[in-house]
Amino acid sequence: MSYRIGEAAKRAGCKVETVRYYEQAGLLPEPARTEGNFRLYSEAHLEQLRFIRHCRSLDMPLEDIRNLLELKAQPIENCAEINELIDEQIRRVEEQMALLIQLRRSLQELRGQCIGPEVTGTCEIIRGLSDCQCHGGADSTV
Amino acid sequence: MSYRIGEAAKRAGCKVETVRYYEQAGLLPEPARTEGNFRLYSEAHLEQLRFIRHCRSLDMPLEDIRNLLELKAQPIENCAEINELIDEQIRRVEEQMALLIQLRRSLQELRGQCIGPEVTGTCEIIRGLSDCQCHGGADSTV
DNA sequence: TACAATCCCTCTAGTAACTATAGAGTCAAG
DNA sequence: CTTGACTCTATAGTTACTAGAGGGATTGTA
Repeated sequence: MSYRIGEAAKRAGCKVETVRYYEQAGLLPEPARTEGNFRLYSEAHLEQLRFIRHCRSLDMPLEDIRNLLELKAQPIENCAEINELIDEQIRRVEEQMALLIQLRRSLQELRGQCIGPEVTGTCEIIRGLSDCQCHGGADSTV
Repeated sequence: MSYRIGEAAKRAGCKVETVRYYEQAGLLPEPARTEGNFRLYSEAHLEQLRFIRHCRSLDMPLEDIRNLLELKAQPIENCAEINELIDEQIRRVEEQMALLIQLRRSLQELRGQCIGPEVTGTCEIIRGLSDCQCHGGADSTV
């Protein structure tokens, strides 16, 4: 069974361009070609493509996926390294989460400052965004 | 009081290149120049730069900051529109958070599958990443 | 068989918000 | 007068794609 790129993309749930992109990025081996120069993907290709897409759905960077694919290709898979890659991804996600929580707090605080411009003659949100000294004063130590 | 770009960047807590980038992106008006063609920033410039940096620290896209700056420049500030921009940003942040929570769950589930390769002869994490049919089966409806 | 619709090809440029580099000019201190 | 820190412009790189131009291949229909 072999598929042209459109069918392969559909089966992996991505766009045709993405498949070509993975090939160019070295994540997907170059497939055979038809006489007319169309790419012909095997089941194995398709499996690998799905593997990549699954990793991407977990937001892993392509670099990590490349590493995973290498580990996957080894006869004896090294669980320790694989776990490390997953753990690192979990760490990244949690870091992002912490950042977003902080962000939301700041935004909500800012949002709560709006009392209409009638009182102070200017929007308190704009003032909040202007006044804050957190982005360096004269003595900024960046 | 006026500052050259290095001083301005330090006071705003960003890099020199970033300041030039904002100018090129139309967020910061072109400053005066010295005879030797160095940029000379006024207090007003600096304030605006800090405003931009503060917005960025809240992860607002430059496009939104451009809008905020316009609203800010209007004599009568339109609280409704300003609020709308902030609310939209809060929505974006919350959307991202929901995504990350889902992501972490998936990753932790995957991570929990590792029982060492001795049992099944292959790493269960790799299997987990390979087997999943969520990225299109034969009957994929993408 | 002619033609149109749909697929596929390569190559290039665009996205967001910077960051980094090259190669040159400016300026103050020693 | 030279050294070093600073600045200038212009260009390319980052991530993971996406979109487009300009062409060829294949397929179905009249």
